[in-house]
Amino acid sequence: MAIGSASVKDVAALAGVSVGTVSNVLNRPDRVGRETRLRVESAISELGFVRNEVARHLRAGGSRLIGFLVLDAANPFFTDVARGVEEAARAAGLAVFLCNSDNSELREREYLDLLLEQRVRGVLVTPVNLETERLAALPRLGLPVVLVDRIGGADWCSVSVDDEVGGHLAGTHLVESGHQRIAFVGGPDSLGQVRDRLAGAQRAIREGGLPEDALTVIATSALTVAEGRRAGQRLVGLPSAQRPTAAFCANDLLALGLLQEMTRQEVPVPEELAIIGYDDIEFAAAAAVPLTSVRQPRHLIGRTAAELLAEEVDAGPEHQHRQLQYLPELVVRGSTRGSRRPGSV
Amino acid sequence: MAIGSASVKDVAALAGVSVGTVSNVLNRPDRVGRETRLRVESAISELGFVRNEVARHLRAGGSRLIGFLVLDAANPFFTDVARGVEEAARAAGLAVFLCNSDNSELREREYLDLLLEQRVRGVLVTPVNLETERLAALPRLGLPVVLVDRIGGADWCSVSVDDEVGGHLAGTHLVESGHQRIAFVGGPDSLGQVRDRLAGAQRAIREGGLPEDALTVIATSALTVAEGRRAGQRLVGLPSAQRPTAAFCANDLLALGLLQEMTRQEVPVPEELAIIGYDDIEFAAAAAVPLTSVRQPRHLIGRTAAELLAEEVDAGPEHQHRQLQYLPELVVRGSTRGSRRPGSV
DNA sequence: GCACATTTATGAAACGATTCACTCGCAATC
DNA sequence: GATTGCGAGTGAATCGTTTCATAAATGTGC
Repeated sequence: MAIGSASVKDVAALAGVSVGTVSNVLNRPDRVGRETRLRVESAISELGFVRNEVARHLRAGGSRLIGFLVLDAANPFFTDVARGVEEAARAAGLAVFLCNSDNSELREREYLDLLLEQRVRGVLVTPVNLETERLAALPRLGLPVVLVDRIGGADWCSVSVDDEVGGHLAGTHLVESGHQRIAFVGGPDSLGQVRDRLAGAQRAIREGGLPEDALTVIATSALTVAEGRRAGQRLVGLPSAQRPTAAFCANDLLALGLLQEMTRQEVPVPEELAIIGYDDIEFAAAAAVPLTSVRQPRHLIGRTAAELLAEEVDAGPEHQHRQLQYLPELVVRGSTRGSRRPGSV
Repeated sequence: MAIGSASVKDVAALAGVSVGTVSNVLNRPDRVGRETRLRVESAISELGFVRNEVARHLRAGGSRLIGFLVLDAANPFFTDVARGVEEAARAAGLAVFLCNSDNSELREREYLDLLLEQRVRGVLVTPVNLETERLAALPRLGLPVVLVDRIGGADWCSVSVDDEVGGHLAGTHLVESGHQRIAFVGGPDSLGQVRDRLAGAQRAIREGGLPEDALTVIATSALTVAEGRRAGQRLVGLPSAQRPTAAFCANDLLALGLLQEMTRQEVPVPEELAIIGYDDIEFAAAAAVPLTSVRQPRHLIGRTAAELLAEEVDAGPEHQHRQLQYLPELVVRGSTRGSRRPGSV
């Protein structure tokens, strides 16, 4: 039996009523006589009728579906954001489909096209690249969009965390702990987050009176555990006079990979290398050496983003775009504690 | 400008052709004259026309969309499975929407309804409960379904890993390491996996000649890090004469939570408590004490499941249901090494 | 110059639902 | 008894697209 083998027409025939009446039973049961309604309802269950939402929304206009396109569904940061999104979306009567661009511009484009063609009601997106034509097209086509963990300017709703401040927190912490040679591990720098976190760290270095070249950038091709391990190998390969005594990683996955590699190479953390991550994912606290990290209000980011989208969906054209920004927070743990100045926080 | 403000009709009008021709340009460009095609194409881009897939599939029948309904999108096990799913689905020309039931039967039902109403082409699902009416309805309505990480009998396609064998591997490892009091941490036992892993461990205990009550079950309400911490508190609360010397956790999240709590309470692992997890997620190896775990071929599970679904989608009614099962593998690390019999593997 | 095939374009029907202007009884009102 | 009002149900139009039978224009071979 094929799906949709039963349509309103079949139901109407079996119940001996018109299609209009079946539709009324479905959508305004109060306008139908008790007798008739029961007859229609039993016909529905007898035929296993399932309303075809596709056809319904063709006629009735927009659905209550939104898409959430994330950069990396395997990153606990995004899964926590997604939880917040789901929660707020449900409250607003929206259902969420999660899509994973996996850092690929191609897949991002494909998913955006798909969501557009499916006529979802709105899109939450953490774009790989803010400058793509495809992304810019969405608001022009009238599709509500909220940027998550990104800022796109006054023409976009966005919910983000101030990454420059986060980078500054991390950098200051390391400078104040007495480190003179610091590595920044992160990339690709097409990612705005990576650039901003680096900029914040650089500012901290300047403010701490260290020379610009106190900061070595170790570029990675992605924000993953595997790339973190690779960065670790490069770090260990440096002559020890040049080797940084602390590393600020653009996210916790990198930091965990780096930490793993240090353990493998028997470089003690934090004594020989202090490590600081970003995001404060749940696993950071449980790492071999508990990870110092910059915490972001992940759940809140998701909730707020979904609420903004719901607002935009319901307000229509008179909606005013808003840019919300939260502040990050430093969480100090063993991976930096007492690395240079024993006893300091 | 509302979405879909431009329809084929508008394009046709602007290009001075009929709607049929526009449709031909879209679907069979070779049947259209060069001249006309160019005119239509420029009208399309001028109006920012986006084909309405909803309407298209109403007429043309089935889409190429599938849904993947997971138990817990925040569990790295599932995100790795999802990666495999995506990869194979893409290869088969299918797009995947990820849905998260978050262990809730209610949300599972809502998402299944949603997927059904959206007329997706097939569904991959890790059900909260195999016995629900809603799940049973899907094949009856002709919707291809593949169970992931579950077995549903001969009427279902499924891809799973033998959990009983996995539990047995873990149990045997602990028994052979000389442990006499073992805790099983897991739940709720409505989850088939939890039951099977426990059963495997129990068999290992019997085979090892230990009494049945050598195994204490510490029930949890979910397979999360937080629940693992809670289980740890209960474990520490036991009088030390009764306290197990090893814990087998139904997944790695529980194990990581348990490990965290042991560290906090200063119970040395593995000396006072050996811990073994399940899934071998990426973070297991990076834990404070690297975690012994039962590895499942996560990526392969996802790939195979999507391939089975694609086959079912394309074969139609003459499709034969198949049940595939992989074997798990024990990965021994520090969290159990040398706990009772120093030096043993 | 004729018959015939080929290429190109047309326009109406169909997909499955909703919506809306109507009709049909029937009771209440004056 | 005529009029009004109301609740219940009808059926055609509609959403945006594809498909298909058909028509018109063009090319080919003799």
